[in-house]
Amino acid sequence: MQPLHLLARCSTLPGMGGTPGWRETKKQRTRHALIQHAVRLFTEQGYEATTIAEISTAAEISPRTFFSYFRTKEDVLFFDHETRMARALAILAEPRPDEAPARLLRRALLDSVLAESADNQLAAELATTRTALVNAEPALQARELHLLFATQRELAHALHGAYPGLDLVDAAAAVGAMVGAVTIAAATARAAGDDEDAVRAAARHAVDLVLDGLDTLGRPARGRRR
Amino acid sequence: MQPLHLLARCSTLPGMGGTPGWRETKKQRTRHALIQHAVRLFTEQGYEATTIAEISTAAEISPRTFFSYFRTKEDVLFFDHETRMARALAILAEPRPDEAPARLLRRALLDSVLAESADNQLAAELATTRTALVNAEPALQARELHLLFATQRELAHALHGAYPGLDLVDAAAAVGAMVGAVTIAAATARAAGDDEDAVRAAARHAVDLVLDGLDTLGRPARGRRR
DNA sequence: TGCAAAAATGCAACCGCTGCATTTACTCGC
DNA sequence: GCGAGTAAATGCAGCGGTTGCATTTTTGCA
Repeated sequence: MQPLHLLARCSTLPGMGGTPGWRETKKQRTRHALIQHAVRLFTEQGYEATTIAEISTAAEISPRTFFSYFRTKEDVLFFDHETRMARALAILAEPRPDEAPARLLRRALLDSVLAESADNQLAAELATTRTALVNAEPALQARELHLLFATQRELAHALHGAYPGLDLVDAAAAVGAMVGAVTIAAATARAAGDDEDAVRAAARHAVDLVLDGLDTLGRPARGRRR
Repeated sequence: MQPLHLLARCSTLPGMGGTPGWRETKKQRTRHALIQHAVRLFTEQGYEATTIAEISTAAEISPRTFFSYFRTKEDVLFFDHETRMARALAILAEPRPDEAPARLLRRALLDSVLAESADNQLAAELATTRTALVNAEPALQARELHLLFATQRELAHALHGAYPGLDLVDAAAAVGAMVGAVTIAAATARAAGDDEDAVRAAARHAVDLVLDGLDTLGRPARGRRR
């Protein structure tokens, strides 16, 4: 059997000669169960203390089968990563008329990273829980940062694709700057005890800071937004 | 025995009632040997294919003792992380008169991250080799990104300490922006086939881009530096 | 030289992860 | 409805990183 994580959710789409019906819904069901039981066990007894065997038996599958759904134990928590990245890439693919690169980038970030995932019910439910877990566990943090890194390289290419006149490395620098600012600002705000609303505000503020240029930092600041 | 990586290099400093002489030099010797043999084996036969047993026997110690020198197999390659971070923090601790926050930050980054480690001979020798290894191995990339993340939070606090009027979260955003821009720009340049000099140039350019503000990207650009 | 602390070692075990072979479940054409 | 073929689930055995514990060796110092 070739692992499911390669097929992703292609098979849920109608059309395309793949096997439609019952098989897929069952797969989605167990996938769903794996995620929920994993998150529950992680929060109950800690990430490291929870074994794959426990998660699997809770979801009523064999431990071996776990690895048909997720490549690693960490990946269970990042199930919606591809979806979110796809949304950001989609936004980058359609710049508005006369929209400057940095503005498009800002819009893509705010819409995908910061927006509540209204369509994905599962992601919305587990959002805060997952944030807490990732923050607490170094291994999960490292995994998230690595995913984010790969994402940024893709975003850079997408931005370069939308503005062919924009140098690829410049696009990469822009993406890195904005994502980096948001990431560290949010983490710092969170560590300072801010609630999630304040964290989001800090992230938005960080984006605008990068747009204006850091040189404006120590100074009276010309027309700061919001 | 309490693990050595907690004591770090404190014991090499003179003074402080610790045991001075022969013991420490021997420890440094084996540590050195571990690093060099690890890098050699990694490049010869790949990171994953190299076992801790191989590294240990090459350095003439027991496999068990490896973990007294490094917490994980990955950490062997990041032996100079603390040194470099310390240098950046030291620079941030001493701003020049009338130096704006972003300028100090720029100086700290260029001096610590981009500067050749002239003092540390071992690090200079292995720099390029290590870069190649980290780029090739996802696990190493993740570890490096995590170290970098933790570093940025410390840098943010240092910057805030140097400019008490500067909001901590703003400082964090600034650090994240610059480090993020440098990281992704350098990675992209490297992936495009640039040599190390071009990569460094791209990194410096990224820093200046962030200083000016990303809003200047699509435009004719007022007075770009260098 | 002898003693106490530090370091190195050996041993056993846990767990994440993988490859391979086998069995079970499903889909589709007839 | 049934049989063939494919996808999925499973069992098993093993590797390797990592840790805790007990033991032995080495080192610094009185």
